[in-house]
Amino acid sequence: MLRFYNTLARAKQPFEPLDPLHVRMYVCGPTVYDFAHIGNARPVIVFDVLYRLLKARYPRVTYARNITDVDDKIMDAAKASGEPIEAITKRTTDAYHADMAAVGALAPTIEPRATAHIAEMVRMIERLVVKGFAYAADGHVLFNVPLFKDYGRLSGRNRDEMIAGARVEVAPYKRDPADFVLWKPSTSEQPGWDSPWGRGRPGWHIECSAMGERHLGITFDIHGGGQDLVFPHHENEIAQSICAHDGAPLARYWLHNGWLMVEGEKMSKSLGNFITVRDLLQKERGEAIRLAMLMTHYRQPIDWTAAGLAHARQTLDRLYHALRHVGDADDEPAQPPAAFAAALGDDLNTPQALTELHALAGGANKATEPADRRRLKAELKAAGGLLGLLGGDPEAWFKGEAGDEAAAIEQLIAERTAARQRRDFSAADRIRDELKRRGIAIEDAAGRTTWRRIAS
RNA sequence: GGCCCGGUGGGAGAGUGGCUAUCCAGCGGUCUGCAAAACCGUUUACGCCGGUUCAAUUCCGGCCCGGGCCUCCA
Repeated sequence: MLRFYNTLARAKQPFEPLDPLHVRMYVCGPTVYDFAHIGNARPVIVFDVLYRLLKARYPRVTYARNITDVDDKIMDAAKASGEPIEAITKRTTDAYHADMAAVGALAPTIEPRATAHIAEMVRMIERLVVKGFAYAADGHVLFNVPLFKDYGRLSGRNRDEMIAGARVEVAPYKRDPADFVLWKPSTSEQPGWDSPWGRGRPGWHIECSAMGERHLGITFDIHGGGQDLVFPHHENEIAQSICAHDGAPLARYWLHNGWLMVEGEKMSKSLGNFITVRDLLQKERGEAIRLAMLMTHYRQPIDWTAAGLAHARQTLDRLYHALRHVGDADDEPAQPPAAFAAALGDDLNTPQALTELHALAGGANKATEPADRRRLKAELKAAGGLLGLLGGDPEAWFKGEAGDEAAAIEQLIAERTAARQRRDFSAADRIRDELKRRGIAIEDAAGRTTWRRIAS
């Protein structure tokens, strides 16, 4: 039994898919105008764990994550650099794919692009106009919020509060201050598509409604995204879709990941603490970045720090060490232990699941019976796999891409072993110090000497 | 101003109406030529003030502090 915290209910609820044979999930993806930053990676990693968990429990899972490739920020970037929009979105999308793969995220089942679904969006807007929920005004098409009685239910707001708190000037063509744009006009230089309301481009929210409908159906199981999207983006998606679908719900479970801070401060370009995944991958392996993200529960705010990342790397050292310790045990199929599965199934409690992973590692380090070693090895890999961790070869984790250097290291270790055998410990220690200078730590265990790279 | 979320031991971070996770660091051991790693043991908690209760870190109320959102930032 899986349980998730549903923002719509503000409570944990048992997960019951509409169709137990086919679970459907939608997660808001990136606007492709710049490299993904570490905050962008959080929902990707969190919902990747959810995807893996669902795939383990249900025969079929369709996971859609969109690419927003039409947006004013992209237009601004093109204007600033002179690079064509298509070049920016292509390049940024490719980088996004590479970076997310590097942190261990599986590709979603479908990755719909907004520009490939303009027709679906126009049709949905037309339906909203025909049903009377939307109106054209001054080249725009707007959704008339007061006509949707449940507006504000997801975010826990009411319309009066929102108007009272509004900081932004209300456009004169709006019938109601809360109305939002479905379609807006484009100038001849701006990207645009022909529509019944003239040449224009879609508002931000409509793409998710249209692409969700197209790929997942009228009502699907899970909709995910960052907490900051609850209002207005998801609220607006709900309004559009429900009104276009005669009252049918959009998604049954709404999951939102918490915000990310950097060294205690909000991440922003002006503060100079803006961290891209790409930069991070220069000095740290993707698996450690991924684990650092999963050490905090997904709904909690996370403070992204160098110390936290180092802790994650150290934890992987421990886990891979345990795996290496039982490395010679035969492979056998296994399920993750019940306590691990229960932790993950309880609203994706990854910190609790990691506790169970540590328990398995401790067990593996102590195990002597071949049957225990086989079981612990298999369980460690099965549990790690659900988190998208420990899929690598332990030797590769410790030694990295050693190449030619490995032979030289092995040679020095052999010399040291020989020195130790003739009890020339000062020579042995000299070699150990030399290796340490080169960033290599050695460990004498069970009559064999192994080595690993240490942080330089 | 409105709405929402959070404040747990030296650090990270779960969780629970009583039996006080886990990891890192520290301290003491075992092992080792010495280390390292591993293993064993161990010290330090639940923002403040009230209330409910036999019992509250956990429930309720108030306060303080931090963070987020308020029309296109994951």
